[in-house]
Amino acid sequence: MSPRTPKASDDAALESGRRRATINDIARLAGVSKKTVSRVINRSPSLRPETREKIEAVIARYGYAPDPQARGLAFRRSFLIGLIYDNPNPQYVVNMQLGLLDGMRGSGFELVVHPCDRGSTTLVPDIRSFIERQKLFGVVLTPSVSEDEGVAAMLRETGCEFVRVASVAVDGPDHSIVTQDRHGGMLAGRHLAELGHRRVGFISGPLTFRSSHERRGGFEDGLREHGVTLSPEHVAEGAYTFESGLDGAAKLLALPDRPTAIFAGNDEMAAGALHAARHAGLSVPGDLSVIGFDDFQIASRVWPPLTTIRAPTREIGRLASDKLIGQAGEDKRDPADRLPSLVVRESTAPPRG
Amino acid sequence: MSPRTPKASDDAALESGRRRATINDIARLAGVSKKTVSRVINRSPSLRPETREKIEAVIARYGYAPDPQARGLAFRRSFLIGLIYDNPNPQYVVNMQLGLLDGMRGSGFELVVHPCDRGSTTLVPDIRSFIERQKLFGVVLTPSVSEDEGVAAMLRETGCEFVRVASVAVDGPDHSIVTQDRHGGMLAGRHLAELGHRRVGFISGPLTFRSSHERRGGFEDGLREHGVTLSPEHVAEGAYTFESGLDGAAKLLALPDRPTAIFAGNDEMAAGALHAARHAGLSVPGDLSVIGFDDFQIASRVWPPLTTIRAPTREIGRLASDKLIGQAGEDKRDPADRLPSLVVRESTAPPRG
DNA sequence: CTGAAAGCGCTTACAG
DNA sequence: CTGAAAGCGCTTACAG
Repeated sequence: MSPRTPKASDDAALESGRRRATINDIARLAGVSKKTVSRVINRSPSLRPETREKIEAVIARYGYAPDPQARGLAFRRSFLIGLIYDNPNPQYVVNMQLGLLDGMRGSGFELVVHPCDRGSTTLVPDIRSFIERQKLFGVVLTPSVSEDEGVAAMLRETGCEFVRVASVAVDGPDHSIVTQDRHGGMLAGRHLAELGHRRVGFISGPLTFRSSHERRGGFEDGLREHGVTLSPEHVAEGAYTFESGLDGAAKLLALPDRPTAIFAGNDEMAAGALHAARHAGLSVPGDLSVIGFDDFQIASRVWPPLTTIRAPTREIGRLASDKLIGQAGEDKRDPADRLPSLVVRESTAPPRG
Repeated sequence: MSPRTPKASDDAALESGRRRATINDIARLAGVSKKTVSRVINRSPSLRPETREKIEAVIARYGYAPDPQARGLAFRRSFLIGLIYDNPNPQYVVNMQLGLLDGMRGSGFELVVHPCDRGSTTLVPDIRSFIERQKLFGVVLTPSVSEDEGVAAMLRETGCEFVRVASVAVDGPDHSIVTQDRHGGMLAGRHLAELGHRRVGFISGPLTFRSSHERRGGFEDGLREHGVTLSPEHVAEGAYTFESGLDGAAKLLALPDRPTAIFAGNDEMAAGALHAARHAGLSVPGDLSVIGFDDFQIASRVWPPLTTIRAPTREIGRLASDKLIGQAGEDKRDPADRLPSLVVRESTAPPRG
């Protein structure tokens, strides 16, 4: 049971870095029990300052880092955070990953990615087995799988920490991060109304996504500030895809009283709307203004560069991991960083005449 | 040392799924030692068929899955695969992740993402500590960090498995996956030459990326087939970014003998070239043909939709994880799937007149 | 404030 | 072909 007696060669291997130090090495070298070393690793308050300092010196000297696997086995919980997503947009996924990683840096946690298909009949058991097998410390869910109540119910059972990112509060404050899409929609409505547009169109995301409703609701709020209303005939249902944006815009542009401006629920659909305008022989922004949502790379690559609403996905990701592993510290960031904001480029202008 | 004696309540918890089975449960329930259960987990050949079947039945009945953390601790190696990348393009990263995950499905391995900065002075020690702390089973490196010989040397020291994805063989066959960018470049050159272009331009990626040279080399090969040569004045050095594509194309288009077609080293730069053409008052493909490389989403979103070379990144990712964890099986996929291919859209046409 | 014992769930020698 | 012992590197009770 007791670790084998250290040989002189062991210490040489340690010194040279050929062997990584373990808790037993540190305990022996510091002249304490491993339990005491464990106490400094876990920041136990009950420790004499001198004892702590002595041990910390040895730890620093040998560059000791506790083995997450061994710790996890004893804790019955790993130091892994899972990102569970079904959003197919690569830029969203990468921004979210970067934000999560920002918040995890230096924490000893690692990020494990897990795409899923919300339409799968085995969605809940698949996610459950991922969590239980890896004994995940916590998971972050993004739309739309974050809106799934079946998944949420299972999460509560497992005891795994979780944060659901969504456009509205889908859970209590400990378990949800709200992206305030409604605010973004409002900015879009206000922008178009301020330019003087009175007849505006909207291309929504899928109605099964909360964000579709939030963005539309906010849009109508922004228009209403200026006495403009969104007519139901000027609303097309899209699917957050390029093709659905193209089709939706084509439909709206074929109307006798076609809109002079279109708010597309995301940049992909706005890019589709640009193509539809071209097919209809309309110039943007001369004949038609187009505004998107996300401010992904595509927004500045299309022609004309898109006016859009910037969604601070990376900041949201950072917030999510802060909430999960709680190394937020005193939060010195500007709360405005977490709000969508308007980015004006060249696809919007006052209506002709 | 011996596990505590099982109580009746334990088995009830097991049956109901409230408690996960361990190797001790399976051993007890199957009437064998845990070592024998371990043998079936690890597919040891020396086992009586009846013994194996009996144990497999118990495993199936209780849905037993070995704890990767405990296995990892005993093996001194985790079941995690790291993706180490510095490519800033989100679509590349996500496609690579999806491909790696394709190859890992059902293997029990998980994917841990690790973006890095090749310019950092602590690049090598950072990656080393990531690998050693997590005792990674293996890592996949993508360009350009995959081309770093300092990182590669460190990898050899650690004993961690690794695969370097690059446009040329940067390592032995066990450690490298070649993306054949030269072939893709050739397809671009051949396509433009076949359309009848004789005066063509090239915007390269950064000269520190191997792919920049491969794509150019292949391009010249493809042109040469048809007796066309690439004049050095018609080459601009870019950086794989939109802005560098815009600048590079603007420079080429300002030439007295401006090219009638431009091959941009990737889609981002090709999108920039499209903007440059617009600024110069040239229509695409009427006055100028443009061809890109990658076939990311952006290629079909810009106007006109880009003719480009499709890089099979997801397939390459799958190949990489197959190589790493070797569950390739007999490889029934078409080898052509791993080769770049030409995707003709609307940005290329014969030169005017 | 500190430690000796037992245990987390597996595998590696070593036997037989 | 199968198993009892020791160990991987940590933590959780429980003492004192």
